[in-house]
Amino acid sequence: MEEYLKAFKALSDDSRLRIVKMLEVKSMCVCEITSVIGYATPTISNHLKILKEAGLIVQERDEKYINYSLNREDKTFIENILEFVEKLNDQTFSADRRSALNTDRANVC
Amino acid sequence: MEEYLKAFKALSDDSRLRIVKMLEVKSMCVCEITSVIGYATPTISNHLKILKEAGLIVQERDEKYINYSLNREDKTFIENILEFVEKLNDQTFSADRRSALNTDRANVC
DNA sequence: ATTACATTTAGCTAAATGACGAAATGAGGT
DNA sequence: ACCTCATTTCGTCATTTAGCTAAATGTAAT
Repeated sequence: MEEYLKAFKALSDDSRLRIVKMLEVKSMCVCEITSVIGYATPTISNHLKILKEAGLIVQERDEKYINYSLNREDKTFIENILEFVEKLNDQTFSADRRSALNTDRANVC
Repeated sequence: MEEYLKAFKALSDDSRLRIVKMLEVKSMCVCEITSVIGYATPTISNHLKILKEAGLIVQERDEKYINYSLNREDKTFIENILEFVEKLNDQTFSADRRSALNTDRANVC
């Protein structure tokens, strides 16, 4: 049950849900995400940790940066919940995603 | 987005998730639920309020009692999340459901 | 090695949450 | 109308959470 609770809790914060919805369109580093959401970097970093511990996202180093992306490898419950979340729509999500796609790492990091 | 967050938050507490999983097999009143979960009645009542405000459950009076059941009428997001939750399994859920089915309102209320 | 910079950790505050018991409410049955 | 009893509301307390800044860490590039 713990696994379920952690995933639901991870998705029950608006910053974290917005992050997941952004990662659907693009993998991003902390500072890119920070520039879209607008909170301090450590705050975003902590949200990413919570999402990671819930198994929803994974990280991978890319040179100077760490790219966060959805954990699409997981063939259990996590895959299903990510598919579920993929169906959710909201103005904020759309705006974030546009903003994310326009974000240039060279400028904001 | 608020609707999504409320539902995820409602499901991210272990008492509330257990309640939802019990209501899958049987509609129940506060005191029946209380007797399975083991917390004080006001605590359970508050959890039910949160589930109700998230749109996940509905209540209906049955004589002296108020029966809570899953909101299976909702044709939006809520229906989908309830279907999703229906697939979740856990020992605690199974035990709760057995206990719920054995509960006799005449004894515990 | 050292520097530069992205990221994480630590420590703090304010607000939200989940538990309780006691008291208030409300609806059914007499 | 009254009683009974299921349910909700209220006030309190301990715990958790989300935000911040400042400091530490780690890795890549020089």
